[in-house]
Amino acid sequence: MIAKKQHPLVESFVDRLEAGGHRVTGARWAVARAVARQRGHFAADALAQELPGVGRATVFRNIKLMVEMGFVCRVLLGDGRLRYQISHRGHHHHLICSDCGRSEDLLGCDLDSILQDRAADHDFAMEGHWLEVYGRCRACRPQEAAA
Amino acid sequence: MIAKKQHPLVESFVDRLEAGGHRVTGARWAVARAVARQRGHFAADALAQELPGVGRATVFRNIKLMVEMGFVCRVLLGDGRLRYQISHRGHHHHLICSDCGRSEDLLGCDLDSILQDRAADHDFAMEGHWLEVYGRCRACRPQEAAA
DNA sequence: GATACTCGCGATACCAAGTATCATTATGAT
DNA sequence: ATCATAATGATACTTGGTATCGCGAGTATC
Repeated sequence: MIAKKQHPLVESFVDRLEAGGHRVTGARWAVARAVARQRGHFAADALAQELPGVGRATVFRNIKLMVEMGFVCRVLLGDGRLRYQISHRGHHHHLICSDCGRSEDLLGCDLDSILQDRAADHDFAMEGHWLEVYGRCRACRPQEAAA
Repeated sequence: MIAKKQHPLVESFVDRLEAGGHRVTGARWAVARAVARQRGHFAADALAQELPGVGRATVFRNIKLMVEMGFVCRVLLGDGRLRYQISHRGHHHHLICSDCGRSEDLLGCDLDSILQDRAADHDFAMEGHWLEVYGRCRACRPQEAAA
């Protein structure tokens, strides 16, 4: 155990590790703390570079673990690249600015029943969906001409 | 020009090439015909392997061209892999069976206004969205117990 | 049909993101 | 303190795609 008060994300991750019978290692503290430091989305490789003391493979392994545990989610950028991002638990989507790349969570998805019906029309039993919304945030928009 | 009657996809692609001042080359015929042969989604590399006479880079270049022209679209599989697929023109989504991987087009997207509103709540001007729906097709579903 | 201009091709090398392998080490249970 | 083994780090590999560049094939012009 490390002394100082940690970011809540780090603490919950460690709790989940202990609860799940995973070992709490130095590398895991380091990765969790690095993830907690991120603002917005980040690439796994970039995170690895922030952690010269931790092997690249280990960074990838632990990000994957955090994705599986729901602490981190994947974000699909407009150009098709995949990034990671601290996740609100539960189902949600992202609003991604196509200019500055900033991404915001879109909580409370109400598409499920709509899509369920559409899927049923095709004789599919819907199990889930993935949605990313692209747009331009206030800061990246030329001041719209008011009336 | 090649003699035989071609698949409509191939013909429209060639038309668009000519219209856009692109050259109509042997490699482009080959790629277009190979794409037209595909059922469901396919990987660019797999297509390249079907075309030993055509360079890998050329296959990728021409798939990209067909994506830009709207003849082919990208499909995001449940596990995060990207595939290509013959596209219905215009905005649409996919219904992907998480069991057999089969994908069907979901035409007529009516989410735009909903999402536009949700984005506006976050002070974003929505420009587009990407949606994939995952489920289980009739064939991959254990016969549901009728009442 | 011959000429020339240049786009597109193929080979190759490269890149980015992620996974497999495996000997070594540190963790947590006893 | 000991021990079994999960996790690590180094490295090689894989997958999917892009950049480079000399060469050859398309197309327009004569």
